[in-house]
Amino acid sequence: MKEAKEDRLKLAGWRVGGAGDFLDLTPEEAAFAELKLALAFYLRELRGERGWTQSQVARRLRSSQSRVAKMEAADPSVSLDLLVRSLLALGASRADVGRVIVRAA
Amino acid sequence: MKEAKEDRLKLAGWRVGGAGDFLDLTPEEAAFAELKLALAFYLRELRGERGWTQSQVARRLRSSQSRVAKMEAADPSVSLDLLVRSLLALGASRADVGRVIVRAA
DNA sequence: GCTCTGTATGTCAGTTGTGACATATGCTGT
DNA sequence: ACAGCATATGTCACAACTGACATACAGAGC
Repeated sequence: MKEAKEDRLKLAGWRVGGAGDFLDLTPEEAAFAELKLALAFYLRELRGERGWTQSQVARRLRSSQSRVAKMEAADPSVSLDLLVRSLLALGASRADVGRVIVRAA
Repeated sequence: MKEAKEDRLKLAGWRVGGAGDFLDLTPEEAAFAELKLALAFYLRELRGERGWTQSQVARRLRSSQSRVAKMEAADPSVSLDLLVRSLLALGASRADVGRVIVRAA
């Protein structure tokens, strides 16, 4: 009954291996950006699995649709705290979060 | 040559399995606290391995000794962002951070 | 006892992150 | 073309975090 296959994680313009390859980032900054990006994509994936809209997720997180959109886009204005808390609130386990980080691009 | 065995991670008053067992935290809050605590301990461990003082670490992070102390204590006033950025700056890899989270208490 | 070094705790002004709102873009069905 | 829904982007008042400083505490060596 749940047709949660509709989204497919656009993958818009990510042709390169990691995040921040074409910007002059220090190794730490690059690693941090990759980490954040991986969690952002995972958030979108989780939401897709659940078949929810950004607005539904926002309600669940007591946040707003626009902030959810920014989270999934790994916008500079979203913190790791918010990202991780959101994943946990969507049902991911602490270990799930860790695994996503380990396997990040 | 490196006698980095001297610290031993006090483990002060942590007798229970996870963090926040005796406080009324929701599962997400508890998972988040555990995650943060695990990273905090890892920071202390890394610093111990390197044989550095909090002040030395602070200089390296362009922060202050007091903030480093708070990081290691998983003080509510420190963000995951700061914790993770600091670990990366101390030489931990993205995967190291992920593994620590996976294995958190 | 005192001093020195390292760590912990409290406070605060400046910076950054947050939710909310408005608005824009994109897509699907009609 | 238009309406309706989902998502994206910009802005802003308010809340949270940050580095710095002062100060307190703990232990080692004298």
